Amino acid sequence: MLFSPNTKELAAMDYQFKEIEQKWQGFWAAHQTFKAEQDSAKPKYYVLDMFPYPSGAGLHVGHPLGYIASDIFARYKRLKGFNVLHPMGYDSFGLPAEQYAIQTGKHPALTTETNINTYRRQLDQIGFSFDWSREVRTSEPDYYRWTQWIFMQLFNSWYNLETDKAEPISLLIEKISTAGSAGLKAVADEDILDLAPGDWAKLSETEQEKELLKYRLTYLRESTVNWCPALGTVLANDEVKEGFSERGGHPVEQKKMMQWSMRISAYAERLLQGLNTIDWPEPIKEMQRNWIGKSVGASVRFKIENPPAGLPTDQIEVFTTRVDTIFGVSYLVLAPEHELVSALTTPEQEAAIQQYIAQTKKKSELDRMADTKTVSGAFTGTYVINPVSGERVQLWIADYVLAGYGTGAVMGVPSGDQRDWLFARHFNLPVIQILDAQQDITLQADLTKEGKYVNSGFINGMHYQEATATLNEWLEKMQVGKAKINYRMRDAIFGRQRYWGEPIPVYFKDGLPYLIKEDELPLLLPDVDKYLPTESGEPPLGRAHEWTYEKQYQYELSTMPGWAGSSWYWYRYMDNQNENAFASEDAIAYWKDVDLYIGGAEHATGHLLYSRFWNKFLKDLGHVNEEEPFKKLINQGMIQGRSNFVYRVVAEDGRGTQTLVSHGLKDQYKTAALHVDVNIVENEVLNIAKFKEFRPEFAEAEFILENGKYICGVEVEKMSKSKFNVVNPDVLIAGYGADTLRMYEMFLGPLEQSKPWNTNGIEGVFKFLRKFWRLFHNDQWEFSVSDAEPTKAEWKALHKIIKKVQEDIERFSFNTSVSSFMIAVNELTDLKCNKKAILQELVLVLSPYAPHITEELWSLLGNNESLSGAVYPEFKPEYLVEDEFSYPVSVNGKTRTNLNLSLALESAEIEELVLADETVQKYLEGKTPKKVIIVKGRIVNIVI
RNA sequence: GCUCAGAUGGUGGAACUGGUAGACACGCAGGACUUAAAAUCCUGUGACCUUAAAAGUCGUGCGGGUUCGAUUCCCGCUCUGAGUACCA
Repeated sequence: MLFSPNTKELAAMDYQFKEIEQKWQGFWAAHQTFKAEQDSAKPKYYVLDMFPYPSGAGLHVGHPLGYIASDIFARYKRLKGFNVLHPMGYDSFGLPAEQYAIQTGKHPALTTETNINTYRRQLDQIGFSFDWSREVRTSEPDYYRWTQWIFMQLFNSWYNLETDKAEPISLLIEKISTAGSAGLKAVADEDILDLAPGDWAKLSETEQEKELLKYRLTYLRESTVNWCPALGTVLANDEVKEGFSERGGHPVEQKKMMQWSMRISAYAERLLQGLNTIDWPEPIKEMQRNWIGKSVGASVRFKIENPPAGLPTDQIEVFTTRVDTIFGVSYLVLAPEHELVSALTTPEQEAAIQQYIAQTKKKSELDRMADTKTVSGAFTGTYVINPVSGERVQLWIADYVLAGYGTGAVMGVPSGDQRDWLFARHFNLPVIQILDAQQDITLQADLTKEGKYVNSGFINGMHYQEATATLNEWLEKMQVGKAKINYRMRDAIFGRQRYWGEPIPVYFKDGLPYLIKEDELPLLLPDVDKYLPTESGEPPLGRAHEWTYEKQYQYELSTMPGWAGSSWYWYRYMDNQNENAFASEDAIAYWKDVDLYIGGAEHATGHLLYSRFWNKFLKDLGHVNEEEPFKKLINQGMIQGRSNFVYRVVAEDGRGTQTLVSHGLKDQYKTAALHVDVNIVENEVLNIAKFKEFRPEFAEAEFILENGKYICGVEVEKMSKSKFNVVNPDVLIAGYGADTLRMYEMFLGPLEQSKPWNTNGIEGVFKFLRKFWRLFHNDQWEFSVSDAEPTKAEWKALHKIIKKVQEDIERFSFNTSVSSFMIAVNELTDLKCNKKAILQELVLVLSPYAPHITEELWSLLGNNESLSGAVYPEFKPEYLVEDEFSYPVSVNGKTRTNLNLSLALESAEIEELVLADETVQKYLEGKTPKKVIIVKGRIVNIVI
């Protein structure tokens, strides 16, 4: 693209965006125009952007989209009299800086600093109204000491189901030591000890610590984790997409490891319920609901027939959402990884089971997902007893049962579940009808809940509701099961075997973790000689020289994951200099929560869930006041890349030639598509001279043109350097200025919609701003406005836009405002309006979108203060009142003519006038209309 | 498979509670200015059919419905994008 409005000529007279933008950016910085102070005289409004990870590539044109929208909103809210908090910072711990450090030996802190400086320069150029005095960086010790502090609070807390909140662990100790563990309602590991009152004191310190870990909200436990060998670290579930790491796309495998976890599952129900109280996009809420995955059902225990001696239990517990189908159970299945599998395998079945397990292990996660059709499994040789019927059924293992969900065991009801049906068919297990309404169960399962139960013992004849309630009651009474709610969401793995993250403020004594003291925070990230694991396979922190607590205890060597620092950062902005707390009580009480949060939908099940979790936890402990951190959330759409291609003619032998053919003619040749830099293509027309510079090997190439032009092909892809489709905001700002870029990004379409970036059309916005500038200037480009009283038409144009922009911003429809500005300026230009009374208000209305040009004009209009302290013009409906309206008159729903009629007319009078109209007469053809519909001020429809 | 979002000119999109579909902008075509080009300004621009002009027909992914009137509401389908995936 050739972004070169002829600046040489403009410099003498026209709208000089470069000078204006530099001037006002300097002014805002020097006067701290956007510094937010706690001020209870005004209502607060907190506008937050998802802070960026400062990558080495800098900003491309897609990144600022959300920032521009939130900035417009923030500036608008200031004009509307709100005390606005609009901060920015950096999520500056992360993998890329560390990967770069591994390659170059350069400390990630240095790389990060450089990258942040680039980001800051780019952000400043766009003219954002951020309060930079509140900047935070998650990798700075004065920030991460509080991330560590929150970790310590989590370690020192447990979840009390009785009060339904987190409480200090000291309260738990008190309860256990006085009342024992019997009546305790706590979220905890499965294997907690049964402690009688008084038992606690008899435990050794080590035993006590071990026991407490089973309750702590952050805990160390051997668990199955997503291990990514290429990255050398474990990953949380939300960081794994389809068996590969989200960052880098490396394969991920399951591995058992001692790991730090966060007991987020304790908050599952509150996280689910809270969704009903917040104004978020429905898809994001839906994704969180699915992630939490609540299912209401029952757990049932099946007795093992002739259990071998030495088992910890003689029962197998299953979870089911259809307890009503329990009389239809014809087998039980365990996950191949289930801990009881080897003990319950009979000698005769040993070989078959071993072989099946081996075969399952070989299948990768991906194979297992892709192949859901093949039925597989193996019989253990053991039988279990159905508690409701006393019938014995076979116990199988199969990989369709997942170890990680529920109890890792399911009951097979072939008539009521298609998967179970396929399994039963394949292995010749019985299919039992349970409802009289079930159809064709010899062909497939029937999931119906309709009808009455048959073959179902004491629930025979009942309907679904009654049967379920009866069974739950019965199971509970017989102590073989109970109604149960299950959540899919697992606890979040919290440790990462990496260098560039927050150190976990923990040391080990006798193999057990202990917190360092609060006043020892921050625990600084130590220097290491290399950013790689040690020879013995420990994380990079294992290389730190003499890094021990009190010179004897080994520190924890893993660091916190990327989401740690971002799970509370919005509170730090409230009071970022505070050395005594993560933010003062005053600041938290004043700013409360985020009123508007704008960011990408890719954080739906990561950041946005973890942040809600930490927020709820901090509230439980009384550190913050709100149950939900982000009242309203908007997802800006992704900006995709738009790649251009040239087509190289390929010779018979497959070798590329020195001939390039235009897109429209390429089908006549055998061609290969080559990416071409989008910056040398304008409206799909290739700039051939620049192309020859860009690809010197084609300097002598022949170009087959159509209509004298070389037309490029187009495809939508990810924006990336390798595809030559990256558009850098710096280039656009140099060519058109930040105000044009801001408005063009908004003009592209609805904020929430994903779309490919296409610079075609930016000229239109630039022309608009020049036209706007011209309203204030005479033919000699001298500033010239008049004090004359505006005409009715001028007032109307102004108040239309006052109303429109107000409505648009409040419903986040920024693209429509830009069009409306164009209409307003076109109208005022036609009216040759240069009245100060009109233009001064128009400046204010436009200022959130184009802050630089409007500050300049505001000051030329004689104002000494920045317009950000001004007040948004008041909309006066009387200026829009019309006394005439041009009624569209349709006959049988088709518009045939327009009639100018007074709005004072009543329906009957309108009807009379309309029917008398010549054109209408023509369509009536002398007939009397069946019906005449008149909507006053809208439309007339005549039905013949 | 399931869940969600979407489909409107050559292009991005507008039409807010059912009321003149295509605002605004890009592109394209023609014209003015210019030695010429760029820039700027003016005019036209959904498709079809005709025309000197007017008029007409069709038209918001496809098929149906409700309504005086549907891009908008309802039912069924197709396609595209996102998320999720043996969740018991």
